Amino acid sequence: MSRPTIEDVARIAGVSIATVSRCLHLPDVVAPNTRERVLAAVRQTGYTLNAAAQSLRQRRSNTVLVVVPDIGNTFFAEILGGIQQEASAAGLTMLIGDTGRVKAREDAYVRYLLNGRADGALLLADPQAAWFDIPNVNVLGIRPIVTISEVGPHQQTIAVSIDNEAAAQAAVSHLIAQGHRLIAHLTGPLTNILTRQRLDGYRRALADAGLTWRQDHELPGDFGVASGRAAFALYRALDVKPTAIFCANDETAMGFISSAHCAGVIVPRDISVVGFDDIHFAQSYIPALTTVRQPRAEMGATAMRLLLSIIANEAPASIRLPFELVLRDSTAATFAAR
Amino acid sequence: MSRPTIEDVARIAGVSIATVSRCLHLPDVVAPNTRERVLAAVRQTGYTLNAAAQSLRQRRSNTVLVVVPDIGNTFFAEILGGIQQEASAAGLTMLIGDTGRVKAREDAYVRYLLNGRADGALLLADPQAAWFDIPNVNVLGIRPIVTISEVGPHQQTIAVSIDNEAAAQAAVSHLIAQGHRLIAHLTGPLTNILTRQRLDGYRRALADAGLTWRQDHELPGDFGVASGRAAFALYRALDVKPTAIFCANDETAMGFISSAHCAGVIVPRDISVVGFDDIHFAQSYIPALTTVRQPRAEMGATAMRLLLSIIANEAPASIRLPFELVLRDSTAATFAAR
DNA sequence: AATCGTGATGTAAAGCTTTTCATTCACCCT
DNA sequence: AGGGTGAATGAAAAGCTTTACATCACGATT
Repeated sequence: MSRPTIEDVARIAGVSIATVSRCLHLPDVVAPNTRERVLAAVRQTGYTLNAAAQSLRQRRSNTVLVVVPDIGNTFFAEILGGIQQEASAAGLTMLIGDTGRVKAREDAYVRYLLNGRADGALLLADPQAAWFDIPNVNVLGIRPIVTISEVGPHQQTIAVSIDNEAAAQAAVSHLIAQGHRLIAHLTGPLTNILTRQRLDGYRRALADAGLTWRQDHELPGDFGVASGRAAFALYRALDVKPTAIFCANDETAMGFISSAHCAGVIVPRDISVVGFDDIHFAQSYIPALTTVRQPRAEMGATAMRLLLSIIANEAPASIRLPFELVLRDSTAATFAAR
Repeated sequence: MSRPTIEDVARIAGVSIATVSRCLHLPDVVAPNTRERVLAAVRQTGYTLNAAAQSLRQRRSNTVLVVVPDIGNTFFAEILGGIQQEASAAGLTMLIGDTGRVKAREDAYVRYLLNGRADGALLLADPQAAWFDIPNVNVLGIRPIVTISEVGPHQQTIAVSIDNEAAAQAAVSHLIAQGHRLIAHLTGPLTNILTRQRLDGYRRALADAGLTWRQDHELPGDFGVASGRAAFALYRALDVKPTAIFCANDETAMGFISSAHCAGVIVPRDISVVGFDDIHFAQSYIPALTTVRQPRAEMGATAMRLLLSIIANEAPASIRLPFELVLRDSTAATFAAR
């Protein structure tokens, strides 16, 4: 016995299917006692809407797809919260797709959108991803897409972001203000646009303060905890030891600190560490992490609003939100500056 | 100008819509040069399948819905990875729904499944959630649902889990083996079935070792970092200080340790701490956390396989997977036992 | 040469809902 | 009493795809 359809309900209630449909969507327009009969029939049969049929007819799905490169990265959680809130308010269901940075999966979600299973997409992924290679995405141009946090070279996409370069510069400038003169940078993966922006900010802060830049003070990382650990080993081997390090994100900062701790190097006594993102654990880490906070919930909410306005056929512009430098216990003034 | 349909493609390629459909799904059955013509027409028009129509016709959506109570909880990430893997292998797209433990959103995802937008659901949520109150979910009984990690009173649901009571018992027994005689327990929210199971394991371990149980050694928590902090304050106020504490999850353990650190109480010198879950950060925390590891990826994969087998009309049974006690630096033997 | 088989393609129905337009009916007003 | 008004409901089309079945052509077999 298969699912009941609207027709089954109509038969039992003794009305036409049009009336059943109206009962469910425009209850006011149907006579009270008819409505009563129909709802009883719905309960009796256990009828539920067939979303495929509805979607086919209405040409929309009332769903928004959020594509995340790695759901395990807690950084995204708060953004999702912001999106969720706005989506619910607009009557949309938020669905998350996790690509794991795997191309095949990215493609799967691209198709999801293209096939009309979602009315729009919010990309937290690398914008260099499959999204813009898909034939006709740009040609068709009809599918609303907003990117968050990573602004790529694809200007045609609406985006929400912070000024990563300025944020990096602010973080490094703070270290300089605390008396540090030898400041290293633990980068993210260099293919990533964010990484390059933060790197630029780091270099600019040094240049603005008249400090000499050293190639060997730029330690390679990939945003993972393990690469933070590896970076500490590199740090150990340096001839000229920096007294502070600016990390491209909190996870690598934690990896670095963790290794330092094991080696008896105390943060911030022996070296100051600044992270980036202010992830959930940053404040309960030991020591609590000085870091750059991005207004994540607000970013998500803003992006969702932008998407809605695109769906409504408006033409909004990209938005840049403010960041905040959060001072905690992983940084300290140098002895000279005290 | 609206989206091209299969009919547009057919017209341009000079074939019937049936042939177009076959080109896309059974390429071998159509003559090579016809196929070529059709694919060219597809490229030219930028045609993409209308998922709603397909789904309506095929009576399935090739989508699996995973419902998570809180996407910010890193605990779930690895489970999702396991699910993803099996889902991809089966040609299904995995979509994540985050309820934030909000009833209205839970309902939204229940409807998602009921409306046929997904072929099945994996619940990482509390099984006491809306899922079983929805009229006819059980009556209809046609919608495949598998729960992970939390086995509730609803026996009719297939579930994947570990033996939480035995795991808790193992953790506490380890502390006892290290010489601890006064062991506290930082619980989760008591409404949660997991919490009760772990609590039972704690009590049983004490009882089996002939240790006296103390009401005031059961500290209340709610799985959050903040409650771990609060628990430390309670610990401080205890008349009889425990030398070890078993926490219902890693987050509360970290909150506890973090507060301890601030107060100058050193872990594990002054108190041993055991967590539960082995979340991502557990190993890079300072000190690295002794904890109970759940085989999360395996749990996800297993659940997905169960779901597939239910969809295939088989009748699999619930599965219980093994856990593992991971010894790290947050626990130490007592002086007496050394 | 007639028949059969086979491979390629077309026809048409089914899947379920929303929505426009038409119809019916009751009631009111003049 | 007749016409008009408005509310309530019904009939039917449209939305797009998959698929069972029919058709057709052509080569092979006997």
